[in-house]
Amino acid sequence: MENRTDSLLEGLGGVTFAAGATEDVLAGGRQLRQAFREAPRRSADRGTMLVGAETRDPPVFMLDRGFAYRAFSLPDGRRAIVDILLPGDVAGLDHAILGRATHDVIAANMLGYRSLSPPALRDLMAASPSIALHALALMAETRARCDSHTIAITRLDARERIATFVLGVYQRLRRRELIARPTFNLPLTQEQVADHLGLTMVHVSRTLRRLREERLLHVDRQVVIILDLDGLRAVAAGLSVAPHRLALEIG
Amino acid sequence: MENRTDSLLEGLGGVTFAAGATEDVLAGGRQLRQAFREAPRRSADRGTMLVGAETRDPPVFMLDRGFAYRAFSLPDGRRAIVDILLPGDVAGLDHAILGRATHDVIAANMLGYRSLSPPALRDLMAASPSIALHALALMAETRARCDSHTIAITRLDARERIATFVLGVYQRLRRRELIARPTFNLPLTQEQVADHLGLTMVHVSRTLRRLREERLLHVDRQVVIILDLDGLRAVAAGLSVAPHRLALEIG
DNA sequence: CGGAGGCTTGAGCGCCATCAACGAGTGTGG
DNA sequence: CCACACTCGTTGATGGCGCTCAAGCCTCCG
Repeated sequence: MENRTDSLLEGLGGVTFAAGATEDVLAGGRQLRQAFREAPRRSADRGTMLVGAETRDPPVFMLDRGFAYRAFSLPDGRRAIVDILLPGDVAGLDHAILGRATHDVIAANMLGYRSLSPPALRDLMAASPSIALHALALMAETRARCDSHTIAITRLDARERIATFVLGVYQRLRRRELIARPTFNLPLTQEQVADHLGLTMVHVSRTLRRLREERLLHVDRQVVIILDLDGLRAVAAGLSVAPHRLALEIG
Repeated sequence: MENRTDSLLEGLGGVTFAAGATEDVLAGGRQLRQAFREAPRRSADRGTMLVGAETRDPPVFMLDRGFAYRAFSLPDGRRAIVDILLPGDVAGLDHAILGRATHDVIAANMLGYRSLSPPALRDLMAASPSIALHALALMAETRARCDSHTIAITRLDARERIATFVLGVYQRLRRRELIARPTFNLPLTQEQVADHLGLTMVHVSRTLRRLREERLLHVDRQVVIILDLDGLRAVAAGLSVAPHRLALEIG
């Protein structure tokens, strides 16, 4: 379990950076991870709200076990899940700057994490430009992911959205070497998936059935089995983050 | 025109930061703006692609006149406009880190801007922690905006999306003191608005007509007139960025 | 004047939401 | 051990929001 923790803490696995920035970003990542490791490890049960939308000076998290998600609830009860956080993700860097959370952060299942206070993080960044650069890289990565998700719900239909979503989680888990085969645990209810993809639970259920009948994807409870990776990629309409990220540029 | 440029270059107007970070962020903003001012001013015609999705080492922009947008086209021709950039916005900070653009950046009308190369920007950040902090603040602001937009297209219907969108642009322009009254120029075609909001041009047209009949909003060509600000806010279902941002916290 | 780009309007349909009922799995307490 | 409650998922019936197709209008401009 310890080596697994080590590898997943790499973060940003598989992402490439600008020529000339790579070494700094990676060095900053090591330093940032080290700082997190010195913080006490906490855990949270499924459904726990780590940060509420109105929390003052919320901390910065690094997950090392379990899934979480960023969510926002409308006054009338509708809810949107903006982003899914996986083991190894750093969440809430924006908190350290803005001093407030714009959304809830909620544990999707049993969670293990460490956190730093905003002033601690700012001190780290002030002391080490590499850490600041890594923080920027983390934010850039998050934003790229959110952009892709925005594209998906702007222009893809339900089937394409689900295919894209599943592939996205799959590839993130794979890059961190948390899984090796096209099967993984997805600790989200269909209602949560619906809130993420802008659908209803009923329609998620139907669409999953359809994908199963097409022999593309099998989802039973929280177990996802990708039956036809290429087929699923074809459905994802070019939004699956293809393997063109592999070439690591060193400046 | 010069004083207008000065005020709009403030950037981040009206946004508050974490206690203890505010002064640094603002100082960094001044330094960053100064660096941009030393770059030559360029201009681009409507429709010009400033950055293509495959551009290597794309520059970082600061707009000082005109609108632009970040867009992504799917292989089959569908298109999503992920974000709208206004005068004063800094675009492409992520480029400086990732070394590539994930989307196109396109001028919506006659554009005036300045740009910095990724290495130049990284040098600035390395030399001044305040600039790095400001860069983080800019990215945090952009991400917060994208999150709101994601929520909108995840859970709002067409009428609510348009109300939210118009209010969002209105408030960004107001915070930068580019406008003083609830009327402004929106240099986007209805097709571009549709691509931003996940609708079709036809339905945007119909929904605008409806909002006009309801005496909430008048849009003619590129002129937007908000007829009933409170009414429009009510339609926006709590997603309008309310004035709770006004209290500036100084640490 | 003709063409192009952008907007409007109508008719018809389809994807997805809504409503509703039921089934399966799990935990709890009697 | 079973009744019960509860959450989560499945399936069917129905309807509506928004898409598609299509035609026509307006404005700008060469």
